[in-house]
Amino acid sequence: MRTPRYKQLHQQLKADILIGRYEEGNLLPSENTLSAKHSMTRMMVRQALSALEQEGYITRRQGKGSIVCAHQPALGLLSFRGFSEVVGETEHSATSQFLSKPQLIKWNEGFFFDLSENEHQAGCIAIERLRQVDDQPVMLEYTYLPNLNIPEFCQKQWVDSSLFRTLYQHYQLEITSVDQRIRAVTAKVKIAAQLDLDVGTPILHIHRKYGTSRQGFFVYSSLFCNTEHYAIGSIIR
Amino acid sequence: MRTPRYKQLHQQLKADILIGRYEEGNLLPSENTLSAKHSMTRMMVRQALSALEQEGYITRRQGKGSIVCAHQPALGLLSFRGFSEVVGETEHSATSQFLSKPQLIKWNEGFFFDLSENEHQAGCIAIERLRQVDDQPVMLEYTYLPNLNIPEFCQKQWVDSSLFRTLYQHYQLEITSVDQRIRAVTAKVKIAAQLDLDVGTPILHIHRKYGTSRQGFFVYSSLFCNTEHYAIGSIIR
DNA sequence: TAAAAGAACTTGTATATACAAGTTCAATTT
DNA sequence: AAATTGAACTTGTATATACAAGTTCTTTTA
Repeated sequence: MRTPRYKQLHQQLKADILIGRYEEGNLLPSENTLSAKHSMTRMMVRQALSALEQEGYITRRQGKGSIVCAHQPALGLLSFRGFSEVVGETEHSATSQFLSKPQLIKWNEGFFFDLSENEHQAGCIAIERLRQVDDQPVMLEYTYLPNLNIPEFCQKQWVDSSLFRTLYQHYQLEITSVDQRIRAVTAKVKIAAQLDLDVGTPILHIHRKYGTSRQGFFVYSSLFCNTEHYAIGSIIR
Repeated sequence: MRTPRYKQLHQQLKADILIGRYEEGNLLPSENTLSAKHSMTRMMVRQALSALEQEGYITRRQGKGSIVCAHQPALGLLSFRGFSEVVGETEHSATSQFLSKPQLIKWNEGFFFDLSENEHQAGCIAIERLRQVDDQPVMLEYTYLPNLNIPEFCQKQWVDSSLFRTLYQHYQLEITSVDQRIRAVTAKVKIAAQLDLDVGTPILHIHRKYGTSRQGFFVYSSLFCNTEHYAIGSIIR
């Protein structure tokens, strides 16, 4: 037996949700239906559903069924909200553009997180992105990933302008944890220019280290955020 | 049947871990042992253990057993790290003092999160704390909780100077989620004085809404952090 | 017509059992 | 003495079954 059947079902259901086969708000097939269709016990189906629930893909209601959730990005990090309407549900148009295409470089000396020998030798793929909300630049993001077992990453087509979705699509890499450090600093000349701010404006500086489903593979980010009009929001469960 | 037996076991094991009955790094009794001792199926024991694992109290290893983890605070939020040694494990002495004892007041007009009718009527318990690292003030924290079913809170003895541990001890309230907004702002006169900073220094301003194990009960915080020497760190799993 | 009861579904809790697979350590073999 | 084997433990995967409890909709009753 290679991978357990309930894990297969879990993966399949997750994939189905992600491609929209089951729309959010709708019900998944009932446990009995799934158990019959895949000829496995209801207990095993429940194990698969529990995993989905834990990951936030579904919620379950006794007597009702398993309801597909609005899928939140990986860990609920990194969402923008207008500060004036802190709890408002107003949607903003968010776009993202490359300042430079992903390219293979050497790791910077004195990188902001410690690197393993493996990572250091592999070299670094650097990505510079500028994120805009309502056509205003609000976030400058430098992302670095080790060139380890992600063949031809720089040539790959990006999925939804999302690094994480791209990594999942092409390499089945999922983000499983985040370790971050947040500071308030003043915008220096270069950053201020990119974010269209006066030099000296207070901005957020965030260092992030993302853990993934692949042991020892991490993604690193350095973010500069203008929070004059939009706060950085995150929901953690 | 009031509360399911596996949930009872789950709560009991959790309590045992928290009071140190099972030390971190040690093994829990095996599933068969627990199943015999509590006369329930191994499957039910496994449900209890799965919940513990999900909450981060134990990890499980096939063939080995269930290992008690070093218990991380609720959601891994809010830890300080010296910025110069971003990944360093150096410990800092953290202390916390009240600027004013918890007191019952009216909710502020234009509170930073929307309040339910219930919360608004109940009134607000306000807490002002100043947190110091290595005897330097680094964080000013205003906490507000509705005076809902937490009788005599203002008279209660605090546990480990921790609001959350206090709420758990006296009312079995656990923090289950956090919704936060982070901005970089400049220190105004009053805040600057409290944090021993020059007016205009960039600081973090964080609004938080904590969800709890009790439906509809939330804790609100407004934080001002000096991040010149210590960054706000968080690990999310 | 409106309320109550019931049938048919859903997920939740629970028992009993079996074997697979990883870990540990003692007993046996080389 | 060192390596191998094997027994006895651990957690992981799996089946089959039963009833409790919540939801929904239809049927019956008042």
